[in-house]
Amino acid sequence: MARRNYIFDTIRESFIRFGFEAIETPAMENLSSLLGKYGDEGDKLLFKILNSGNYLSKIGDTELLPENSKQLSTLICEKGLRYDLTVPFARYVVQHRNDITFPFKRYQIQAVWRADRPQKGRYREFFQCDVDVIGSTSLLNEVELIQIVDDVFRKLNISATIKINNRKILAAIAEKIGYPEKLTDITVAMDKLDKIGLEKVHEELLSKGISEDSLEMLDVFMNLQGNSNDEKMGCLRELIGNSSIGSIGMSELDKVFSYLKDMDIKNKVELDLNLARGLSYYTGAIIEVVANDVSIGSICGGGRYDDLTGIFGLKDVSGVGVSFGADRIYDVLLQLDLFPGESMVSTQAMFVNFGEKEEEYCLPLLAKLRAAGINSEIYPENTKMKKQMTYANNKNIPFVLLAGENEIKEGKLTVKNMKSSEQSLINIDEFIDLIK
RNA sequence: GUGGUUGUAGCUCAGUUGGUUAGAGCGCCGGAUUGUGGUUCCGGAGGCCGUGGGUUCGAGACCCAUCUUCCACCCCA
Repeated sequence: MARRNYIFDTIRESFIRFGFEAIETPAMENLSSLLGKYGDEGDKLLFKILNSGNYLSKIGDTELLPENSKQLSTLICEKGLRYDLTVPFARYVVQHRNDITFPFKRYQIQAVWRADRPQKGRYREFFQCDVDVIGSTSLLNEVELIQIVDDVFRKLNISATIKINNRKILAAIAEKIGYPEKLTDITVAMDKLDKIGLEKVHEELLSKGISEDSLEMLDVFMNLQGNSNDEKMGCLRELIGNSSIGSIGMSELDKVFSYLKDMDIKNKVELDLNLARGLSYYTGAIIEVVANDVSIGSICGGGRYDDLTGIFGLKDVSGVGVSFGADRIYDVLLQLDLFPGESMVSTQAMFVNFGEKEEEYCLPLLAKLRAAGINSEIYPENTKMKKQMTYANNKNIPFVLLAGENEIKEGKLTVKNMKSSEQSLINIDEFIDLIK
């Protein structure tokens, strides 16, 4: 828990530093709010919650047939567990539209659930840490999000690559090769290039009905991998510069890159034309972050969605955001042994309990320590010292304070440094000075 | 959703072709040390062998079901 909090605290600190405020939403949403937002596969991965009461009272025999199971689930389940934080956020924004001043900058750190088979880096329940700006089309927001990503991973000591791309450019590419309506198939296949190789990507696209000639054109884009961002942009200008949607996408990217040039970004920012991301609601920038030293998929991802709130009845509100996968970040930190030792230390000093008289002497001193901002405690039972010392040792408490008959007589304390085993007789103020 | 895998003490794991009372290391508790932990020595507790059924004279081992763990695919981020 201390380690999880280390991640949450680090991320939260950055969010707040950039002017975002916290919200939370309920774990469950109306299923109708969730369904259809994540594609067919996404719908399958939604946890559904059985209605209360006699949920079968209005169900007829035909609905109960095995082949009708899909429709049945929507009849007997009205609610589901949230699949991500973005869609509930969109619902929240629409619902509170009159109380929110736009642009609205919010962050949200909560669990999400997916009815997937768990495996490495994939969990049924995991925490996402979302930051979004909604109600602003400015590319300044994209730039800020990249700064936040850089800030977080810098603080966590994770070396990361921030991949960015733009849906508009992908759309222009699909248009250029003659299949604008197959944008999703094309991008999903391109996204697998690193994993399955060029040939398999070709196979997949051929099976989706893309012609050989078009594949050749697509190869030109896929082969840009490995070039610098400037080189990629140059090629894009030549290849899709005359496409209207393409040129918009390129000017967006240009602007983001030019802002970033003057920022002190430590992690590598790379234009990755093969980056697609599955969620269908993205319309502009897309961002994904991978850890350079651990292969566990993306540890952070996001993008711009021009009309997410539209489905909830609020048109023309653009948003952009990213989501940090706390559990995957946990895995990365664990694997690279990057959790700082201090994140495990909570209590700084412990009073040994010698009995009632001594308790009375210690309690005011303990209060004084706490008032001075020192995390401290007294062992609650008057048991053997060995047990109390073992407790302090296992809890990694750096200082143990002993106040028995002799110390009380002198108004002092014996302070034991658990690391060095050194002891000294001092008063409480001296101890406060020592520890600060 | 498809294919595979795992489950034995608090933890990590042994456990022979099916054969008496299921083991080890670590941890825990107690003692050596009555006001001194982390090292050492001695002793001790702790098990529905995931669950339910079956085969067998006999099951931790075999079979079926179910749950669980982990892995790959699909997919997702």
